[in-house]
Amino acid sequence: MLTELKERFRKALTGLVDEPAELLDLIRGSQDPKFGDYQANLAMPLGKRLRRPPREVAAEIIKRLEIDDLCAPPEIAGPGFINLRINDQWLARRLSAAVAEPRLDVAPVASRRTFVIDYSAPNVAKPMHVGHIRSTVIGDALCRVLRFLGHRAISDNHIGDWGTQFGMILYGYKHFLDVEAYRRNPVQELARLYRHVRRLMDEEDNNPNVTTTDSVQAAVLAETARLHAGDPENRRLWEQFLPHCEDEIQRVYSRLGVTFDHTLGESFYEERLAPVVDDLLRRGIARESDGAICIFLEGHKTPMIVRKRDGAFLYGTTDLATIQYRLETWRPDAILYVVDHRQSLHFQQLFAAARLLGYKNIELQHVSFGTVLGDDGRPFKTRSGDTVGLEGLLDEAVRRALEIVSANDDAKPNGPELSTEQRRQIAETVGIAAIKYADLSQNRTSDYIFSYDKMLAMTGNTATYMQYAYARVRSIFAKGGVDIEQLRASGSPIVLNSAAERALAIEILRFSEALDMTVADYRPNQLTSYLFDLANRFSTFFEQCPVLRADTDELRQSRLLLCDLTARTIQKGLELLGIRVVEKM
RNA sequence: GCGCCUGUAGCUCAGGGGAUAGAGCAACGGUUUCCUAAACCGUAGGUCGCAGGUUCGAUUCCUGCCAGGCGUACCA
Repeated sequence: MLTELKERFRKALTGLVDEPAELLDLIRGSQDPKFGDYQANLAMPLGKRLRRPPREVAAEIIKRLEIDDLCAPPEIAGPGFINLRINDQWLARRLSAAVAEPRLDVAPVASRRTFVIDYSAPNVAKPMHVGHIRSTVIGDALCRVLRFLGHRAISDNHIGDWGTQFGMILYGYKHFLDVEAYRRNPVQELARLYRHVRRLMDEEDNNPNVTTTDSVQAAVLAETARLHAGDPENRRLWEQFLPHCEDEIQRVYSRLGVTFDHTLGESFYEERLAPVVDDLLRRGIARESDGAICIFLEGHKTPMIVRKRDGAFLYGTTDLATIQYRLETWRPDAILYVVDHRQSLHFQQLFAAARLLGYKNIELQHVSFGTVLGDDGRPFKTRSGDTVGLEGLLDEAVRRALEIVSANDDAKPNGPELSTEQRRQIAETVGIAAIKYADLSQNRTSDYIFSYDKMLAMTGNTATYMQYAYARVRSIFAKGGVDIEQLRASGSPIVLNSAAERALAIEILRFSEALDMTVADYRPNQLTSYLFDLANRFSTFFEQCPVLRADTDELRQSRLLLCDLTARTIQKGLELLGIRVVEKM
């Protein structure tokens, strides 16, 4: 709809201005229905440029505008706003097209780009906790939306499988292994060892009497160094641990419904690190300083270190090697890093270094997000035992969902409709959705206050609300015995006689605007916000407009079509956020 | 010290050069012989951190200040 409007305005502006793109961005949805559906705010700045009164400019634009088939005659208001009201006939035609069309009237992008999306990336030696959700869920959603819009999106989970965490479990394995427990459940025992060593190291931090030479920390670093140096035993153990660690994270991913095209962790780049540093040195991009190999960057006081004095490489080195590999392998137009904002300095340096290496014509983007904070507003600490594990959080969400599902089902006027198994499945879907939505609905740049109640909320602006709207539509179809295929093929006209129907219709047709906004700044909360508006419009419609008992057959058909479009849009929108719907709830 | 981010209703947060700043939760009032009340309708609640500046117009952009967070050479 917006695209169409812009096109019309573009034509009207030719001859008046040379570069209309910026002005066309000033066409947007109206804030208030009384100003119509869309408003064009371009007459004011244009009036300034042409040194003419804005209202006069607005009048001229309207005169040039060929828009009769699309809108009611545009109105000029205030200092020069052009208010636009879409024709009901045009809306109805557009909706009918969407009925017959699997993409819901969303056109694929004209120029397809290739994205590599780097997200989730947990350290696999330790259990995932609540802090891992954001990257995972946001990255997955961006991937899905980009693909739906017609882009090529390659997801790559850059897991931490080569760092100090492995030194920790190597050390733990050699000193504190419970052989029987390891045999029974290796994943659990490795997690225990990790936590145990973590605790020992934390205790050392608070104990001034420990000397650096005999400390656990030093021993852990030594184990890590031996692994990197190719020590056969550590290597063998690492190879033995890794599959267990991957099973562990895989279990969480399958429950979350998240998948990756590739899982190329740090270890994958091991052999590329030395050549990267050599190359940097040879080309004079990096130089030795204080024993370390450094890249000094303009505007940065501290250099990016690519090789430590002791010869070890750092994650900056790995990241450079990774960029190199991705460019060679996929030739992407963009690489997105969905990573905590605390690493923004690292990415600034990394991107600057990449440019020095001559990697141009590629969008390198740190899609950063805020930190998870505790209830007290302090940063949420990930160490020690009292952190919230990711699986525990999922379980709690599902438990709460099950309570609500059951209570609601019990309270149905004609008695319960759901079996125990159905209730359980619905609770799983609704509970996980609640957690994902809590993350996705927030502007990613702000910090996140961790709160069980907020994260697990199932009333208000939540995934549950959308799922509920969807289930109500399905319920209407079930009660009415409607054959959906037949309905869609019927060619019945859509009529928009009431404000509620019209508002719903407009909202349905704005789906593609929401997707464009989501991708523009890589912000899924644009999509959640749209879906909430849509579900809201539907709820109002549901209250005010009887569907099965509509006054006429024509109206009934029309409303059924609106219901179907709403349900499909919600389903698709949620799907793009990685959230599933349920038929009943 | 320097750099990045944040400051909007009691709480949690959207929004963003344009018309009277929005939502959820909490509070208060109303709605169920009617397709799911996980809902709907309404009331109340804000000096958009403070001060300047640019502009026809600033909560939005710029500068300074205040407050908080994060980061800041060999962790990731």
